[in-house]
Amino acid sequence: MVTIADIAKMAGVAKSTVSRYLNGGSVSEETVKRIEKVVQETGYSPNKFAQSLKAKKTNIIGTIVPRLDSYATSQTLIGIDEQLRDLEYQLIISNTSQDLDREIENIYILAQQKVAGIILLATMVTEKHIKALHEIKVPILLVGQENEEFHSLIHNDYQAAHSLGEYVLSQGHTRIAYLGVTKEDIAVGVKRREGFMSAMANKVDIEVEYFETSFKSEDAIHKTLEIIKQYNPSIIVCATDNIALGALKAAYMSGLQVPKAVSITGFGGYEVTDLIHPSITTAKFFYKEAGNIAAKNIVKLVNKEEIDRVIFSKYEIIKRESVDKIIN
Amino acid sequence: MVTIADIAKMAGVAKSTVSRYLNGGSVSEETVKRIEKVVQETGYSPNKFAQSLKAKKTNIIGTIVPRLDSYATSQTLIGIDEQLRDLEYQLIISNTSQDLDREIENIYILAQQKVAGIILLATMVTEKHIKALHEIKVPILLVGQENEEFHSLIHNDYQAAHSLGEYVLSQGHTRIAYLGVTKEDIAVGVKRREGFMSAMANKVDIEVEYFETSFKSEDAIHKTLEIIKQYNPSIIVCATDNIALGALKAAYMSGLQVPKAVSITGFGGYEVTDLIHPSITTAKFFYKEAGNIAAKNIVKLVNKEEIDRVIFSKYEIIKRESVDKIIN
DNA sequence: GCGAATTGTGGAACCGGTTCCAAATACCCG
DNA sequence: CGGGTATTTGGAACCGGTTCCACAATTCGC
Repeated sequence: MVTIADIAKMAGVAKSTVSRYLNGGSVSEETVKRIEKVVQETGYSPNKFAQSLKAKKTNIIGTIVPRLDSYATSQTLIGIDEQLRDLEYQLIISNTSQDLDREIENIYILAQQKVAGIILLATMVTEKHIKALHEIKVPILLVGQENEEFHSLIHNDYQAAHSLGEYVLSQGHTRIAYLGVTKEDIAVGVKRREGFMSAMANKVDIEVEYFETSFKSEDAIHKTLEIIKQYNPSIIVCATDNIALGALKAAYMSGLQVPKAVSITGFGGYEVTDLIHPSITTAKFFYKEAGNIAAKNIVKLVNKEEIDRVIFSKYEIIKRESVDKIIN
Repeated sequence: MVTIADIAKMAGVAKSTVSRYLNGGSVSEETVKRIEKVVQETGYSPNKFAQSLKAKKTNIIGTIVPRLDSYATSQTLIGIDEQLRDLEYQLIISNTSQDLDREIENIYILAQQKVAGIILLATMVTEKHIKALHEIKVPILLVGQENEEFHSLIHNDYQAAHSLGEYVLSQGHTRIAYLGVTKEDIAVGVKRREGFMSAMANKVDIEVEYFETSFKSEDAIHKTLEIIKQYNPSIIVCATDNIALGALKAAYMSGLQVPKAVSITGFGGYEVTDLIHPSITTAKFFYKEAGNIAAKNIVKLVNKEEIDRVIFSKYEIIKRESVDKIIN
């Protein structure tokens, strides 16, 4: 491996001069030429470790994700990756397999690796998180969950769910099942539910029942089978597209046509919701764009620029085949 | 930040002694205790850059992926990640967005970062790849594609497709459309097709027609609409599950019931194929397990252990609702 | 009880960069 | 042409570890 000392010797100058050449200090034209030539010939590139050792930081952004096999995650990562590349930062991805302890652990590991900043695709922000994030003194951006002590980029779950609720009402549904998830997940479990319910408030002759399942479509299938049997709603509003997929399956298993016998909506805008039959009406989030924004913002934070504490990403209600209009 | 020199001073010993304590050299019991205490109190952890600078290598494995938003990729990554964690290696993921030049670029970048080894989820192995992979002198494991000059882990596309072909025949289909992809992708475009065709060889009264589309379900929809109109097969065998999803959609759009009017098969074993109705018959690959094996093997290569040049991962034909049995 | 082997320890050099400082050279203007 | 300012350059120190070597202290065998 060729080092800066080799280059210096070959160009007949001192290490410091080569370093200055590389980092834009004052070097005479003639010297520039000599060094340039040697660098070209040897294909020299500086040792990252030596640089980081001295600089005590890197141009790496760490992103912690709860899982890799989710549409939301991969789209967001793609967005982050794209943008960081443009900004000449490197991305490293750290997967926690939905293990909260590992999330904390990874925060420390990334800090130890002296990443310039951390993007946390959060599912929950616990006391431990707050403690860890404060301790490490690395710029942080939360994505998907809000916390007053940190900067965050959140999908506008409340508003989106509210809009979806209005749409559901506009289609004449009056017997509604809302299939949500644990309130431990603030964004998905709480905000979406509250937003949806807020659209239901003060409406007469509307009946809404709340049910709960996990994020797994398997569980959603079972729960939906129960719901259909016990409650028999005209529409099942699901807190995620994956749950909607499970609900759809359960409807078929119960011999119910969608949307004729029962309507279904999702949340997220996963690609597959448009690819299946019937295609699913959903509140689409622009994850990739959100990733772009997240990347831009973490870099701003790294550079100590000011940004808003909370930024909302966009959403759109996509109306498809899975919701029927009910004429009374 | 506390350094090894601080620890040494606080414990009243030399840096070298602390280093020996950390890396298992000979240190007296009493000294161990003193250093241990100080390390505990300060929460000291060695600077990775300084270590890597000296060692000229890291315990990082780089994985280059063509895209993040694919079931195969994310499952494989999960498997790699899991296993590397156990082996105490760090994973860094590098996304190329299906850009071959960026793949080459990333090979060099990873090498420059002195990763211990590289796992390449390959779609194509060009001359440039071979050149780059040779130049960098870092252990390499190809996943998904085979090349005689490097170690590889491949999904047994040929065998799996052959088995799927036999199954299709066993169900009595005689007018078959095979919907594949470009032969530039050796594994998916060539091996699957050849394997499937090998099962068709020398069979009488069997008609197989080859069609080609891209990896996008959008394109698969259009192509399938044409196929149905022009060729009217009893079964459409798709080279990936995503294509099968598109074909399914096209069948609905054409007013054909699946599997009554036309059967469909996929390839890959994506989770969603089981979640929709009708569920799709497919050749399932065990991507996560493959990831596990890939991780184990790259670490073996890093440690200069011998491994087979080619390793096959497992597959299974999963029979579901999308294929009808034809009684003649 | 003495020399040899063993164990423990500190000092210095090194990994490959960056940066500070002082010296050398070039440039400018009256 | 001389004095002062700018520009260019080399040398040395430093970032935070690891490792080699020499020396001191302890243990061992006979």
